[in-house]
Amino acid sequence: MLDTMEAPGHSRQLLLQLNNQRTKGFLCDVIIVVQNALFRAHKNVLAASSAYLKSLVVHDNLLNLDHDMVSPAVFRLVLDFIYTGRLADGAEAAAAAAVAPGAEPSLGAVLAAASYLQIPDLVALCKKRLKRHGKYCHLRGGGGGGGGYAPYGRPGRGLRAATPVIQACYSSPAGPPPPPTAEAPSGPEAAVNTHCAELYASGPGPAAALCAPERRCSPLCGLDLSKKSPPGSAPPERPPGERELPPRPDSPPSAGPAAYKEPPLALPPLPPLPFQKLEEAGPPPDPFRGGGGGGSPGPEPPGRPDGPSLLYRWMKHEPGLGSYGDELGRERGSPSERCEERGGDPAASPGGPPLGLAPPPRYPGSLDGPGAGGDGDDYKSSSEETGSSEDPSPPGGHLEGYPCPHLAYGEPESFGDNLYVCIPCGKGFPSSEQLNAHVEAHVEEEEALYGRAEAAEVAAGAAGLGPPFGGGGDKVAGAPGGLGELLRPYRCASCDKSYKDPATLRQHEKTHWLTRPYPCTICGKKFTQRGTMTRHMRSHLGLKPFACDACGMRFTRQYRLTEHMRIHSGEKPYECQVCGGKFAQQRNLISHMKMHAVGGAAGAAGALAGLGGLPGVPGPDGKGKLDFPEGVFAVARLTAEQLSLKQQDKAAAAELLAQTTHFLHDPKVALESLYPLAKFTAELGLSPDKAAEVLSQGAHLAAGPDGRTIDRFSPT
DNA sequence: CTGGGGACGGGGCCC
DNA sequence: AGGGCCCCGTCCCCA
Repeated sequence: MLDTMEAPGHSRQLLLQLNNQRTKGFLCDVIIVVQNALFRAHKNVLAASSAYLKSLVVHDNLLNLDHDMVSPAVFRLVLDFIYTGRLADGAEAAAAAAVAPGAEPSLGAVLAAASYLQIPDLVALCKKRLKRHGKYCHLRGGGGGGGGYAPYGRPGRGLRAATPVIQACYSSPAGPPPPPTAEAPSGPEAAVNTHCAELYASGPGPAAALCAPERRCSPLCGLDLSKKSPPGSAPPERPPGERELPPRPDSPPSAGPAAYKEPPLALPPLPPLPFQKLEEAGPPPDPFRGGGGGGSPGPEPPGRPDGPSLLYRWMKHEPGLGSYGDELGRERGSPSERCEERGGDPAASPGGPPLGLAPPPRYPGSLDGPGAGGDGDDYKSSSEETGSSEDPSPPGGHLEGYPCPHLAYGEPESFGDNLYVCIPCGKGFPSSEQLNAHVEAHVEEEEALYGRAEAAEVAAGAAGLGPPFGGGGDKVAGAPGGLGELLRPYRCASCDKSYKDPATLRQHEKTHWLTRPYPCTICGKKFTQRGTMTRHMRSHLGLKPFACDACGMRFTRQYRLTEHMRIHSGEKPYECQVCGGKFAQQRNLISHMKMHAVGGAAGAAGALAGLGGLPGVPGPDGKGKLDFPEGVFAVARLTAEQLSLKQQDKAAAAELLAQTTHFLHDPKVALESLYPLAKFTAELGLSPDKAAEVLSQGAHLAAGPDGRTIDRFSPT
C-alpha cells in the first residue's frame, strides 16, 4: 500500500528540476567562487548536501572556496553530484580534471574535495569506485593522519592544508565557519595529480569538451580579478579583523612594502580554447575596428569578446543572484530584440558605446546640456536607476546593469547600409573605403588647423580606428588661447574640462554618458571605467592581492597598502599647518582641516600669525583682523597648500569669482576685488569648488562674526 | 553623549 | 590597463 502512496520518481523529478534550474541560474541564490570560476547554486541544495557548505551559505551569498583544495573542474563534478546524485564516470572525471582519460587518480581529487566539503555520500561513492579499481589503498595518505587527499597532488602544506580556507567574502565578524574536520585532506598525496595548471593549459582537450557552454570552468573569462601579492608575501585570506598573523616563514626577506609594485597578473592563463571557440562563433567583424587596419582598441563596449564578455556570456547562461537571475531568465529569450529596442538610435543613447558606432559629434556649442550627463557623483545603483527618466532604455529593455550580450557584437542597426560612420561629422558610408576617403578630407582640414600629427589623430578617431567615442570631434579647435589651452588642448564639450590627450578626454566624457558602460556582473552596479569595475569586482570576490608584510593585513589596492604601511613605520607626512597635527593619511588631514574650517577662525589666524609677516594678521590673541584680500588669500593659500591641491585650469579662477563675490556685499568692493582674487586663485590653481570652500572659510574668518570688516576688504 | 582622530572601504577620475 | 590620488563615508576608539 505504501507504494501506492508514493509518487514514483518524485525525488528524482525534484532533483531534475533543481538541476535544470541551476543550469539556467533560475532562483540561484549563491555564487561559489573557485579560483577563477564561478558557480551558481541554491543554498538549500548545498546546505542539504554538505555540512560545510551549509555553514557557509547561512552567512553569505558568495562563497570563496580554496582552489588548493578543490579545483574548478572538480567542484563542477561535485556540484553535478549534489544535483544529480551521480558522479561522472572515470573518463569524464579524468577529463574534467584535465588528466588523461582513464587516469583514475582524478577520483582522488573528487574524493578529497568531497571530504573537504563534507559530502559523505560522495566520499563513499568515490571510495567505492576507487576500491573497485583497486586504487583506494594506494591513495591513502602514508602518514596515517586521517588519510586525506590533496586535490592536485600538491604536497601537503601543513596547517593550511589541514585547515582548508573556505572563506566567504564579507565574512561575518564571527569569522568563517569552522573548517571541516572529517576527512580533512592533508599530507602529501602525490598520487592524486590533477593540477590546475594542467587544467587551464589543456586547451581543447576533453576537459573543454566536457564543459557545457553554460558551465564553463572559468567563467571569469579573462577578467582578471586575481592580482596577487608578490610571491611569498601573501598569507591566506583571513576574516576581517584578524590582523595579527605571524610573519610567514616562507616570506622572502622582502624589500618591504614600499617596494611593492602591482604584480603582474598571476593567474594561470585562461584556457585558450573552450572560450576561444565560443568567441570565434560570436561577434561578426566590427566594421570600425576589424577592417580599418587595426587601430587602438579603444573603449570596449560591454561584452566585447575579449575580457568581460565571457563573463557576461557566462552570466547570461547562469544569471545572477536572486531576482537578477529571474530577470535575466526572462531576458534570455530574445536578446537581439532587446538590443534593437535599446539601440535604435545611437544619438538617443549617448551612453551606448556597445555598438561601436559613434555618437553624434560633440562640438562646442552642441552640448548635450548640463543635465545630459549625470554628475559622476550622482551615481545611483542599477536598481535605483532602473526606470529612471535618465535611462534611455525603453521599458522592457535590458535589465540595468546587465548588458545585452548582443551588444558586444557590434551590430550597427540604425544606419542602414551606411555602417561606416565618421565620428566628427556623423555621416555614414557603406564601405570603409568611402569612409576613409571622407576622412581624408577631414585630415586636410585638420592639418590646416592643428598640424599633421594631431590631424592624424583626429582622423583616426573619425575613422573609428581609435576609440569610437569622442574622437577628434570633442577637441576644441586647438584654438589659440592661453597657455592653459595649449597645455590641455582637449576640452570636454559638456563641461569645459580640458585634458592633455584625447584618450583622457574620451575617458572623461564617459562620465557624461547616461549609461555607464561597465556593469558589475555580480551586483549590476555600473561604472564609467573598466578599471573601476574590475576593482569593484575584486571587492565582491574578496580578492586582496596586496598584503602587509608586517601584520598580514590585505588590501585590494596598492595605494591602500602604501597608506597602511605608514602605520607601521610611524610616518606621518601630512602635517596640519594650523595646529601642527600630523597624519599618516592625507584624507585624515583633509577631514582635520574641515574641522578647522568649521570653527577655525582663531586657529587659522593663529597659524597665519605663526607664519608671521602677513599683513593684518592677528596675533596669537586672535583679536586682530585680517585685511582682505590678504587675509583671505593667506588662509586660502595656506589651506590649499595643505590640501596639496593640484594645479588646474586658470579657468577655474574665473568660475571661482562668480562663486566668491557673494562674500562681498558691496558690488563696488566686489569689483575691485575681482582682479587680485582672480589672479590669486589662478595662481593657486584651485578647483572652483575647493577654492570657493577655502575662500568662504577665509572670508568668514576675515569678516568676523558680525561681518563688519567686510568693508575693509577692498584692496588698498 | 559628543567630538576628534585613526584606519579603512569604495567610487571617481586623471595620468 | 593600471597606478595613483582625491573624495566621501563608515567604523571604532578614546578623551
